Amino acid sequence: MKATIYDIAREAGVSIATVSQVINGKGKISEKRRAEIMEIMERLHYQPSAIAAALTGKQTYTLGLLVPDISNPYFAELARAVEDRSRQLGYSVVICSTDNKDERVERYLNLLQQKRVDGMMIGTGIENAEILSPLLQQSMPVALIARHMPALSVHTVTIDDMLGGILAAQHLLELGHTRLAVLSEPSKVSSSQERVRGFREALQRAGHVLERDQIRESAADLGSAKQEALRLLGEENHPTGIFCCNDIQAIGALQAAKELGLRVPRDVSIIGFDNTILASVTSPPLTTIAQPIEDLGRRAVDLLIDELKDEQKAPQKIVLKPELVVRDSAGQAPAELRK
Amino acid sequence: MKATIYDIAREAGVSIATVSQVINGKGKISEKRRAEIMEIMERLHYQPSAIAAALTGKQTYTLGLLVPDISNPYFAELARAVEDRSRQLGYSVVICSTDNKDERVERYLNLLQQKRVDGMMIGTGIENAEILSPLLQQSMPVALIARHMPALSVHTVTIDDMLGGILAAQHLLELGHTRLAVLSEPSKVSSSQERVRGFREALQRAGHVLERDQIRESAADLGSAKQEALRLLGEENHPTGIFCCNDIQAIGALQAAKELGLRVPRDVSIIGFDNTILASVTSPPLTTIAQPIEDLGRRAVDLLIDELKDEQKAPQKIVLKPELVVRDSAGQAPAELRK
DNA sequence: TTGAAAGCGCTACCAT
DNA sequence: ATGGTAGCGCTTTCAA
Repeated sequence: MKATIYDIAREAGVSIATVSQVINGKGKISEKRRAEIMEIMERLHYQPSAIAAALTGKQTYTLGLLVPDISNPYFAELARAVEDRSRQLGYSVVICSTDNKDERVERYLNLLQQKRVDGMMIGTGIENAEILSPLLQQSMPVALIARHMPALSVHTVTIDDMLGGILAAQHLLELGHTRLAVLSEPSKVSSSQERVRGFREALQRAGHVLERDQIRESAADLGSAKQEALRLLGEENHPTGIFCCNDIQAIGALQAAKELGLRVPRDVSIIGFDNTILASVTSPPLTTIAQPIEDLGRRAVDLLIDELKDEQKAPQKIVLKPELVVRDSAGQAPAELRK
Repeated sequence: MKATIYDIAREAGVSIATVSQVINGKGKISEKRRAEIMEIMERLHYQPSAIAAALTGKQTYTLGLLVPDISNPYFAELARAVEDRSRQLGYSVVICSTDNKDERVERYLNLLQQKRVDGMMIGTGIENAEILSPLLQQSMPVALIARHMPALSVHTVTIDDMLGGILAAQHLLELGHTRLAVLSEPSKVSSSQERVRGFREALQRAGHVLERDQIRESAADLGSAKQEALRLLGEENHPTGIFCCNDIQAIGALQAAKELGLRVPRDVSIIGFDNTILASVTSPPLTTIAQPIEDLGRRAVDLLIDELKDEQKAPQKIVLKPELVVRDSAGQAPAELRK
C-alpha cells in the first residue's frame, strides 16, 4: 500500500503534525528531526496526497483549459504556452476539447468544478454566455483567451483583431493590389468579424470598397476553405489579394490557387492569420498576421494566479498586438492591375 | 460559499447518507425523496466534491499523459485521441510536456502521483528506465505509447515501426528508385532505428544496399532537418528517393529540394512518416507512412481502464500496423536512373 | 520544538 | 427506506 503521513510519523517516532510541518517547510523543527524525517519519506517513496491536502483547504494547484480542439495547431501551441507558465508557477492543467459545442462546454465546466480546479481558462466559443454565470457566482477565477464576451465580468486576454485586419489590408495595398477579397470564418466567430472589419476600414480609408460579395465564409476545415476559395478564384476578374482569417483557410486558398493553375504570389497573393507552424511549412511559406500565442497563454495564467493570491477581483482586460510576418505568399500585384 | 452535502441534507431534512445515495444512484430511495433532493441540488448549484470522494477510496477519474511537446502536431493529435476516449469513459486528462528531459519526466511523475491520478500514459522518451520503477512498485497503472522499454513490465501500445520502413522502401522501389537515402532521428530514438532497419532490410531483400553514409541524422526541428537534407541533396549523384522518419523532417527535405532547384517528385521523391496534418498542407502533399494515431490513444486508455476495473495486471503489448498513404511527393524515378 | 485533536466533504457499513 | 457514524490523509490551531 501507499505510505501515508501516519506511516512516516510512526517510523520516525513523532506525530503527524511534525511530519506535516516538514513537508510544508513550516513551523520550527530541529534540523536533526527534519533531516531524519526527510530521509524516511525518501526511503518509503512517500508522496503526500494532494487530494487530502486540498480537502483541508489548500488549493488543488490544477487549472482547467477549454479549447475547441487540442489537435488544431493554434490551440496546441496555446496549450503549450499555458502549460509552461502553469508549471513554472506550480500548477498543472487539465485540457478539454469542446468542438465548440455548448453542451460539451457545460459538462466540462461542471467536471472541472467537481474536481475543484483553482481556475479556468476558456479559449472556446460559447453561444450562450449564461452557462458561465454559475462559475462566477461561485467566484471561480475565469479568464477568457482570445474570446470576447462583453456581457461578462471576467478576465480577458485578447489580441487586437481589428488591427490584424488593418495590417493585412495595408500590406496588400502597399503591394499594389486593388482587387481584394476575404475568406472569413462563420459570422458567429466574433474575432473573425473584427478582423474583417479592420480590413474593410483600412481599405475604405485608402479609398477602396470591399463589396459584400467579396467576403466569403467557410467552415473551419481545410476542405471547406478550399472549396470556397475555388469558387472565389474561379470567377472572372478574381481578386489578386485574399485575406484569410486563419492559416488553415489560407492553406485552402493556396491549394485552390494551385489547382486552378494560378501562381502564388505571382497571380494571386494570400495572407493568413495566426502564424502557427502551418504557416512555415507551406509553399510558398505564408505571409500571415502573427498572434502572440505564447503571451496570450502566459498572461491568462498570470491573471488567474494573481486573483488566487491577492483576492483582487477586478476583472482585467488585456489586449495584445498582432504583427505582420512577411514570408512569400504575398507579392506585387500584376502590373496591369496596379493603380 | 460552496454548497456541501450537508447543506443539501439540511435543506431537504434528510441525512447526508441519503443525499450521498441519490448522488451515486445507489441504495433504495423513494422516488419522491430522490426527486426532491435532486431539485435542491440543482437549485443550489451543488457540485459534489470529487476531491472528498476520492479521499474516501473512490478513484480520481483523472489520467496523466506525458508527451515531449503538446505543440507538436503528432502529439497534439495523439492527445486528442486520448482525451476523446477518456471522456467517453468518464475520465479527464492532465497533459504534461516534458521536452524529453528526464528531470521533467520525474517531476511530473511525482506530481501526478501526488494528485493521485488513476493511471499514466507515457509517450515521451525516457533515458533512464529506473525512474518508472517507483510507479510500478506502487502498482500505478502505466501504459507506454509508441515507446519501447523491453525491460519494463508495463502495458505498451506501439506500431510496427519496422513494417513502416518496409512499406516506404517497397514504394520507392516500385517507383524505380535505386539511389536511396534516409533522414533519421538521433539514434537514441528507438522507433526511428526500427524504421531505418525495416527500410534497409527491404532494400537488401531486393538486392540493394543502403550505404552507411546514406543514413543521415538530424535533430527534431525543421531547420536542422533542412540543413541535413541540403547537405545530402547537394552532393553529386544525390539520392532520388529519401525516406524521412517523420513528417517534419520530410518537410525539411522538401524545402531543401526546392532551395536547390530540384523538383519534387520529378527530381527527387520524398516519403514522410506519421501522417499528421502537416503532411496534407505541404506542396506537393506528402506521401507518408500513416500511424493509426487515434487507435494508439484509444487503446492506451482502454488498457489503463481495464486494469483499473479488472485488477488484471498482466501487461499487454499491442502492436498496430502503419499504412502507406500515397500523395504527391513520391513519383517515378528519373528514367535514366531506373533499372 | 512538538503533539493532540478538530475538522475538510464524502462513502460505506451497520442499525433501525 | 433512511440515518448514525467511522474513517480517508492531511492542515491547523492550541497546549504543553
